[in-house]
Amino acid sequence: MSSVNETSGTELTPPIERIPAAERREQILAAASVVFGERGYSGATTDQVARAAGISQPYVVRMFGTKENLFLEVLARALDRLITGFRQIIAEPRERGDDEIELLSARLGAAYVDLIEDRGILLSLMQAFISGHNPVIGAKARAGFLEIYRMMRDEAGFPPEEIRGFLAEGMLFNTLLAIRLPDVYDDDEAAAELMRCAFRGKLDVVLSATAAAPAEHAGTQTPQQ
Amino acid sequence: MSSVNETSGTELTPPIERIPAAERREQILAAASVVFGERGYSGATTDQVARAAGISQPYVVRMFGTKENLFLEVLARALDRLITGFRQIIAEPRERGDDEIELLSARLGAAYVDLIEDRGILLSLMQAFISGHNPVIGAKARAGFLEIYRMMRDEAGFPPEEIRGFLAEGMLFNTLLAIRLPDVYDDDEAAAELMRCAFRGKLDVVLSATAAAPAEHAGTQTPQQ
DNA sequence: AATTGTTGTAATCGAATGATTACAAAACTC
DNA sequence: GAGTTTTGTAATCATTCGATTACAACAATT
Repeated sequence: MSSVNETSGTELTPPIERIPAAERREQILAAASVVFGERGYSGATTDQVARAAGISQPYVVRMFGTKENLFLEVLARALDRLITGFRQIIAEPRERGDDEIELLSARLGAAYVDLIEDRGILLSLMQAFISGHNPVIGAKARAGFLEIYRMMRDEAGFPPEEIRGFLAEGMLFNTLLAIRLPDVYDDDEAAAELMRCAFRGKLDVVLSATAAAPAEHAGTQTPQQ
Repeated sequence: MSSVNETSGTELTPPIERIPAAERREQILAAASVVFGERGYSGATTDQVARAAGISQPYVVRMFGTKENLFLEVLARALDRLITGFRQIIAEPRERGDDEIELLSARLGAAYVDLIEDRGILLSLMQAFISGHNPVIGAKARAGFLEIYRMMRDEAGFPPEEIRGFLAEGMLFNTLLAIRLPDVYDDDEAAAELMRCAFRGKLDVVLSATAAAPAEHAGTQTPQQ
């Protein structure tokens, strides 16, 4: 009657590694970020996430309850990371000076490189942002984007008011472009370089225009101060 | 015997209107554009498209073969409409003059209003652009976006070269924002007005910067010509 | 070494969905 | 008005997928 599972010597089925739940949770979230980003919320399956995380599908469902809940956690983390990253850059102390543009450009570019390093985060965010059918997911994604947009627009404290929205748009759109225009942004390194240039270019333009036309509708005014 | 379907006087089941296949095809494509845009490719069902078009699900499948094929037709039409619209605006003859900025801004803004009138087109396009899993759909969407981007960047013939990419990005990103940021772009009319202002603002910046810094890295140079 | 909790899977269920088949009815042709 | 084409649906099939259940193996506690 003794069950014959004492294959002590040879291990036929490689014993899967048991790791703490908290650690496994991180693996699942990381895998889900990639899978959701690539296939979209509806296109992704819990089994794909599970395989990407190296475990079985029922575990994923039991750990997060539902697929929607899993996605909401991925989304919350993506937003948190994006917002925190941008806020840090903005909050960094700056001195006004000649190399001001160069320094800020470099920092913004570096932030982008970090964020785009795992595209799954941005892709998941974009998916949630665009998708209109699930009210909970859509509302959270749009609220998060709005926060980033307003933060860049209102709190950057760098370019003049009329042009902050302009810069904020540029940052977000660069993100989108960098995700899926391999012909424009060749590889990751090229994308990083291009983004640094893009920011420097934007800031150049913004500051030049400011110097040329201080506050009102820019006509053919003489440069002032 | 004689089949009893001669309910000549009263019509219990309202006789569904039979219309030519070509016309029905247009209805289905219009409905599919909305449904795909709202739910994404994977999230949309052929039955939802059928109901939105006022017919039964098997008809949709039989007319387009597969769901993927239906989406590809929606995508092709969206790209065609976008590219055609932008190309027309760019190709329109312009005179250089004082109100040059005002005129081009108005035209770009009007084009946006037209395109955003049915958001389904843009949403479907964005879904396809972002989604990475289906190679055929993704490749077509990205190729189309790239064509628009390059057209705006290379053929606009209006702003100086260094800044055309800047303007092209702005156009595309404004599209994205207008789709799903109701707190920023309140209603459709407000969105239209905001977009006109955005373009005017962008062109103001671009042209001012050009006047201030003709070709090289914008330093503190004196305006020339 | 029992007990108990943690970490994991196999099996399977029910609903959703793309696709197919078979059929019906209107409209057109001769 | 019989035959043919066009326009449409009801019924249903096979697959997929999220979720559930039941169970196994390992680890910690006592």
